Amino acid sequence: MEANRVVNSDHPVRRRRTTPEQKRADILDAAAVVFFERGFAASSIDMIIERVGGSKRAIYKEFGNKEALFAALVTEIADGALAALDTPDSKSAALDTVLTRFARSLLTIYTTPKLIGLYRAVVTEAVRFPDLASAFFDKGPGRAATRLEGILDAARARGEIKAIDAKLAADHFIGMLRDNLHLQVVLCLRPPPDTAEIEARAAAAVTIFLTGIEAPGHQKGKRAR
Amino acid sequence: MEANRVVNSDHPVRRRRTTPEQKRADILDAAAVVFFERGFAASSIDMIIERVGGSKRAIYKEFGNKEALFAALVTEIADGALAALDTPDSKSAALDTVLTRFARSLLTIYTTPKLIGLYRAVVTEAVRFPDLASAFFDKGPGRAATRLEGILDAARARGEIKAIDAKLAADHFIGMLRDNLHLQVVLCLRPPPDTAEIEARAAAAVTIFLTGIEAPGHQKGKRAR
DNA sequence: AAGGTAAGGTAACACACCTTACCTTATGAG
DNA sequence: CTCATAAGGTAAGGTGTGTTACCTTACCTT
Repeated sequence: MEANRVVNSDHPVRRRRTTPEQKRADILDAAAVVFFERGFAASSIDMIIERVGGSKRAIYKEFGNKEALFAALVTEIADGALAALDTPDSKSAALDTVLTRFARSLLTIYTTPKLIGLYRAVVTEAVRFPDLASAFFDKGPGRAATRLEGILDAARARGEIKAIDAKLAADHFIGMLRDNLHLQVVLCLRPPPDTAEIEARAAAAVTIFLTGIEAPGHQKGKRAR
Repeated sequence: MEANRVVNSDHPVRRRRTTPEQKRADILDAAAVVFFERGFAASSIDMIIERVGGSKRAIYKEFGNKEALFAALVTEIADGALAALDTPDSKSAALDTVLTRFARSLLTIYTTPKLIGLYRAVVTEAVRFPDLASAFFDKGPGRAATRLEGILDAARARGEIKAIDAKLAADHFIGMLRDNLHLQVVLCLRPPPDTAEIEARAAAAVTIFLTGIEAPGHQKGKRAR
């Protein structure tokens, strides 16, 4: 489809004043604003066109219909933003260092306005777009959980932590990071956290995760405070 | 408004074959199914009427318009379902017992189909209905956090746990309970957990919260595994 | 430079939907 | 039994929206 634009030449195609790629990106940007603020059903193609300029014809030429535009948007944002989760974290470092780094980046990504919007949109349309919901989870929280699980397994093998259900523990740790703060941002009840707050929450989560809140008499011999 | 139906008599009003209260409840039940599955914007009054029977006139007589119906639904469900969080938990019991009980009831409530639907709907319409989002948070996660904060403060005062930021810790604990499991249910990727799974996850969360995953060399003297 | 091709814009179609005016019917009072 | 009253149903108004047919315009090829 894209290739058909190149009729019979090796030259890169440069039609009109903006390239098709740029136009597509512009449309997606506008669609992000509209869809993520109002939801899929309450958004109209006209609203998006009003932002990006041009005519509806451009959208239907590029994406086909409203649902496909939404799907493309979700996929694009999910791929782009969540790719940052794939940093090849050095598993060799001490567990608390790795966890803190992991927590910091997860918190930062999750509270990005675009990701908040994506979260809202995917949650809303989980019934209508089950594939998108599945893809979103696998690329985001699912992948994060899997990676964390690997980190924990490695740490357990090294004897850094006791034997645990790594999958469950990973879920819990990620849950701590996506806690009431995240929910409040999603509900528009407070702004995203700044760097300092992210740092503080990441550190607190790591501490609780690794050492708990140190209940002296709980399940083991008492120890000094 | 309701009282006006009693014209000038002490007799209980019994007009038509169903009472207005019953009719109202029926409408709300049908509205819950439609709104929670499709979202506010994608739901139509006709779909609700199709389920509950009668005509649209009944809805407009009782609720005024679509938004008010949605608002009434959210408020009703939130009040009803989240009221269970207000059990007068005995703070005198040991912390792990209280926490486990707390975790179990929160997990049970949060994964109820109605609450999942409510969560989806509120998240979606947070921009359009900021008051509903605020009320939902205050009655649900907000209240839970506040109560847990009180429990932790009391435990700290008794010396059961070390000094911590109780508010932050409460958020983290609640986050652990509303983790990837909750998200997967919200995204229709898996069914709600049964009692056994709830029990297991509650116990795991409490253990991590109170004692961490016991990293021997973390921030304190090593101890035997 | 001319022409063919494809992108871009206009406008209309068809439909779904919220809302309400108007009519019908059931109900309790006298 | 009759009537006033209010609830219930019908259907239409008016608007917004996804989608597409048709025309215009810009660009690349030759």
